[in-house]
Amino acid sequence: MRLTKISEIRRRELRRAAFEVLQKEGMAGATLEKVATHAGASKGIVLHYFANKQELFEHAMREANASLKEAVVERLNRARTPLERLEAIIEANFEERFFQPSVCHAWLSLCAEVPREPQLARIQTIIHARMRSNLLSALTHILPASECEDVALAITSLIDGLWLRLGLQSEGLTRDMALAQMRDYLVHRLPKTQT
Amino acid sequence: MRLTKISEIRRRELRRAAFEVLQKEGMAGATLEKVATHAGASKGIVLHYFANKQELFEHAMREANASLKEAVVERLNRARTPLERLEAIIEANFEERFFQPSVCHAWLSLCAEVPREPQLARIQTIIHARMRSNLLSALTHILPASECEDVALAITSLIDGLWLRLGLQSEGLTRDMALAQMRDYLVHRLPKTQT
Amino acid sequence: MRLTKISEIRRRELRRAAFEVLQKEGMAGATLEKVATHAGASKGIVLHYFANKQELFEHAMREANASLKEAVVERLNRARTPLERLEAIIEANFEERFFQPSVCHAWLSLCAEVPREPQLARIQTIIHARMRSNLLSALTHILPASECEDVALAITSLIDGLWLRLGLQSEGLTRDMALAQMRDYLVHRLPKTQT
Amino acid sequence: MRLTKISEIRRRELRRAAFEVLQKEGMAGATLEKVATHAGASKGIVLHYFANKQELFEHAMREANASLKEAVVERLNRARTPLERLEAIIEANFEERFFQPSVCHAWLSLCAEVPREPQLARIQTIIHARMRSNLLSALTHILPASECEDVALAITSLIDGLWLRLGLQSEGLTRDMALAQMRDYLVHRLPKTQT
DNA sequence: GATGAATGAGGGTTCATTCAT
DNA sequence: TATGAATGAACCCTCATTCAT
Repeated sequence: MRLTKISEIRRRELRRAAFEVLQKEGMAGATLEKVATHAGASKGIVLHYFANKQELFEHAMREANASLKEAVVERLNRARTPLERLEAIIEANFEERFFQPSVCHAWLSLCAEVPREPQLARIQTIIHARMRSNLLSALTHILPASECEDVALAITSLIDGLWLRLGLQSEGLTRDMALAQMRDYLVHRLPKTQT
Repeated sequence: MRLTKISEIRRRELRRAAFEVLQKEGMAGATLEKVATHAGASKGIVLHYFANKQELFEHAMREANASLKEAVVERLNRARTPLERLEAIIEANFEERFFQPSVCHAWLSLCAEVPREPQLARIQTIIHARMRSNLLSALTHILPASECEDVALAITSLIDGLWLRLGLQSEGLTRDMALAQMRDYLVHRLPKTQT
Repeated sequence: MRLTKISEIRRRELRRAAFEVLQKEGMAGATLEKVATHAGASKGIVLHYFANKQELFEHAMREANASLKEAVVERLNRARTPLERLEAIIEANFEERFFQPSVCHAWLSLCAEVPREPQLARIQTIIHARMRSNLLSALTHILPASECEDVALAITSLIDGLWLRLGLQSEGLTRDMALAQMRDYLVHRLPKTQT
Repeated sequence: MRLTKISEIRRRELRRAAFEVLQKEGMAGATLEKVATHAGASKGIVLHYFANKQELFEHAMREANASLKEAVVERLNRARTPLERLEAIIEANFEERFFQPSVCHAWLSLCAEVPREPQLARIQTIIHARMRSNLLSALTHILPASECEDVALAITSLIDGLWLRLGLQSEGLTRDMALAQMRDYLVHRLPKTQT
């Protein structure tokens, strides 16, 4: 997907700058001026492309989500078995470029606004729905139908919980530990013959 | 523990008001004025008792944590077996008065500040250390030593993940579902004879 | 020196407004809002041009100093003999537009902040250094080298003391009286043939 | 003069504390709380003894003035000739305990308020009147009547100017230099036979 | 007399947002 | 398209002052 129009390039720059500023400054500290500076633009231009601050950060969240989605899709495309697809989903969620304290800080800041920003809530809903759908499409071939929903939710929650841990205590939780946790869960939860 | 001194009573009122305002307004929206009004006091008095806004919310977090701790302790005191202690810890974390979307929203707002507020980070560390210590003291009698740490982290993460889910999508995740998730995890992860 | 850029014009307006408000209100009373109103602008714009209050008043002091400097330079350019240069310096310091109680009040307010504002202290140092240098370049031709420094300091102190008197008791000290004092000093201190 | 009543002792403590806080903090920074703390008292007590902040600092100025007055009187009592009395007045004004940058800073802060505080203005008037009267009573025996007023004003202004210099540039002006300046002035201004 | 709780006004400062250029 | 001037609202915080104990 080429971004031919200059305006679309500018918008992407700003979305990314917004997300990056969020990593260090949090929502309150992420002023339009800082975002503009970070993107090498002037303050006024930000509101030229986005109606207001909340729209900017809505798009920042969308972009971060799209990035994650891409990673998942790419890995899913290479997966052959249901189990591989499960692993693809999980590993995509812990890719090194994503599973960073600073990235988690930005997500935390966005999630903290979800209760008061319907747009952000909507994005969250979409993210969760996709995750569930992806997981179910794999689990369906591994577990009895009655258990799929539960396990899908467990996997999602475990991923989220590990991410949260990374955000709250940067030191002490490595990517490998997180992945080991996920595998440990699957080993005990999925039928023995599977793993 | 009686709070005899009037100042201590006032401080508690304000801590609680702060936490409650946080539930609806988020960190940025939780104005000192709103907190004061919510506590039936004047704006000035808040800073008479707390040096500044961040100290107020630091104490609000401490209080919320103390409240959770109490619930855990109380249930632990009634537990007889290691497994009961495990369940005590888990159930305390999902007590109805705590496991509410609004409460979760407040926690989310506080957690989102952790990366930039060393005091909040410290409290988070304490919370996590206590949770781990509590879980280990029960798991030790149930699992081989080599697995305890991992399972303790999994339980913590699962709890956190379920909480996060509640915060992000209020509808669709009941307390019972959450507890069922936890039990499902234990059933599959702990030795069969235990459960 | 033309101020072509609009921002530079605005800054000058604000500097001057600051100095004028200072005359009536003193440092504590010289609110940013009053300064803005006096300049016919909004409070926000003041901090758009000056990082903070103290920077504004630092520039106000600089401007007032520049104004005095100009007056001195102009008179010095017309002076032919060393004695005339001496008189030029002195008379510039007592020009009617400067030697006003209100102007002195503003200076007093600024000077009172010098001990706690390094920037203002720096400006004071510059002012004094220039005054000394100007005086010495004239006195050198009138007095033995060993006496020049002392007399320069005496003249400076006498000028300052008379200004202070004007500021503390507006009535009772006219410009003419002040100039007479200065002349009386010179008559008695400089060699007889000079005057 | 004994201060028998406890209340009078307390008032004096507070006056002095006020003056001392003024030395470091300036008028705006000299809050009632700091003054109270400096005097080892509680905030409330300050306004128990003084109607309001300005009254407190008015009394602080009075006290500082009284202290100077005492020094002058003491030296005058030991003076035998008119010239000695002149020297007594001058030397009292440069006594080591007074001629300190910090003391000067406090005076500067008070003087900066004079234009807006009639009470302080009144004290200033009294100070000046006494100084003039003291000087005249000595000069009268040394100079022709027509010159006395002028010389008295010159001496006063020179003293004030040297004090101001001390306040604005602490380093570089010693007590000895200041006294030398005063003597230099007298040597050149008074009849030769006198000195 | 003494304390410190409580108030409320006001200040500096920050920022999203608007607008003219 | 892009800039940055300008506004105004709101916030945190400070403090003099009042009052109950």
